[in-house]
Amino acid sequence: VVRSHGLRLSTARRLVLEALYAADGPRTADQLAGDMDVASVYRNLETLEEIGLVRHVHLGHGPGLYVRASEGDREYLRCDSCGAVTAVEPAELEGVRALIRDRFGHEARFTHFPIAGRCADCVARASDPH
Amino acid sequence: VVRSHGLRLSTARRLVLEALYAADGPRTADQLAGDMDVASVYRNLETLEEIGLVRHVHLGHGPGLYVRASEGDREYLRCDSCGAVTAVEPAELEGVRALIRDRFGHEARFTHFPIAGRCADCVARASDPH
DNA sequence: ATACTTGCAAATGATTTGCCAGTGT
DNA sequence: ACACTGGCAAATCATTTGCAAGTAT
Repeated sequence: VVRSHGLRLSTARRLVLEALYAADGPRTADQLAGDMDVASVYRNLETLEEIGLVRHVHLGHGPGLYVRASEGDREYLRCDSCGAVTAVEPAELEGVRALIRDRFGHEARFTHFPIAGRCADCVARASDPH
Repeated sequence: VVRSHGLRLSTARRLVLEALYAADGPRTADQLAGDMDVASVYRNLETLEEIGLVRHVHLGHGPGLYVRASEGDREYLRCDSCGAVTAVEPAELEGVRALIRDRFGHEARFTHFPIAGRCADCVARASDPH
């Protein structure tokens, strides 16, 4: 899957990939680094992103988060108040996508930037009598 | 509007505000700086954001973009292919918001992160016979 | 006069790049 | 062997912070 692009399956590369596939969610380059140099991690993530094995998301103001590209391009909802992140299958947003497509001709993707806003809990909390 | 928070209407502060209100769209801190120090610009933008006169958006991988908060909280659609940005009135996304609210209880806001994806032109271009 | 503000320089955090030694194939 | 890679240090970009001098009120 990797050598098909003239690339080597080096130790560092394998480690990054393994860490990413072992993770249950988005990870920062730092978290994936372990003992190896972050520069190498960034370099590898970039390479792996180019050959389509990895992608990254921006969920807030912090560092970028990396996820494996396989297993479906999950999309994200993020609460600006509590920071909670919900990952959903693309199918669950088909209706939303269709509405945006009809209205603006725009094919929406919430894989790179999340649907920001307030989650149910925080909305409730805000409108409750304190 | 400004002194009501114990703040002074200093020259720099006024200049930032003027530049922002003269602009027809989002601007980076650098662009707003003119001859003054960027640090001061960032400081002022932060202050102005706190008192609700300014807000900022992240439309891509570059620096943050600042806009005046008044005149409605416009929301953004952004094409990942050509970078085109479309600002729309919140009302235009009411249907989308309602759908997301019903499905996830999440009150969506596209004022800070845009609706990313592909604009109509780029979608057409991509599916056209080359 | 006093507290808020500024410019300037240095610090921080995230990510990138140059360079040369190391290693897959 | 040769080209792809890794570590390490330094560079870059965006943004923040410390500090002493400047200024609105």
